[in-house]
Amino acid sequence: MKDLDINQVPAGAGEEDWTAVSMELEDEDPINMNSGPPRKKLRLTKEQSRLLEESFRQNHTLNPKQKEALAMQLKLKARQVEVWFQNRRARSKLKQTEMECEYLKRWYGSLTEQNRRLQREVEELRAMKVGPPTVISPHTCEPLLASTLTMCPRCERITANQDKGPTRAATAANPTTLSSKVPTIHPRHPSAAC
DNA sequence: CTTCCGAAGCATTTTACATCA
DNA sequence: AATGATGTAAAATGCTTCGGA
Repeated sequence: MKDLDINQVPAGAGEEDWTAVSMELEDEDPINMNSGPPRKKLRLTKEQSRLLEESFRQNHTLNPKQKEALAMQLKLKARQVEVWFQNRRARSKLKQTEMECEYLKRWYGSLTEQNRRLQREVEELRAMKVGPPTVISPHTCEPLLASTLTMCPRCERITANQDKGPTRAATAANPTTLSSKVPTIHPRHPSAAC
């Protein structure tokens, strides 16, 4: 039933009223063979669908000339071709959205799993007996007790300012304080330049 | 620069039909 | 075989955007 060309327009039939054409075909239509109301909605034939799909693959939108030509070729109204392309674009977009949704679901799943692993790792590390925190000296490459480190004067000033909560006026009055300084290496953040 | 208008596309909804339990 | 539920695709409707007058 699916594959029947129930809307096949006979050669020479006008396209002004496809519903009427459809009604004329009642005798050809197994559904309406005996009685019942005429078909009110077009079903595209396999060949029409194939051509439309082919055209859609080449271009997702049609200019008026292309639309007219395609309609003529398919023995459909330009409006019907237009509607078909509209619906086809919508289906295409829906499919794309569904694929993106699946991708995001998988990504979410893998992130959740990664998060679980990291949480476990944190728990394991916390459970371990560890000594006081140490850092690796950038100069000697030896571990240093963090408590023995001192802060460089600039970092100290920054920290102090953060504690005080710098006013907008102070910041505005001296906007180049940080950026104009020559970069220095510090034991507590050896890889970073202040 | 602003306003108006028509064309085109898109989102949403309705409708007709097909299929399946 | 009949029927209701459901899915799908064609078509209708209303809104937005854009370009030209």
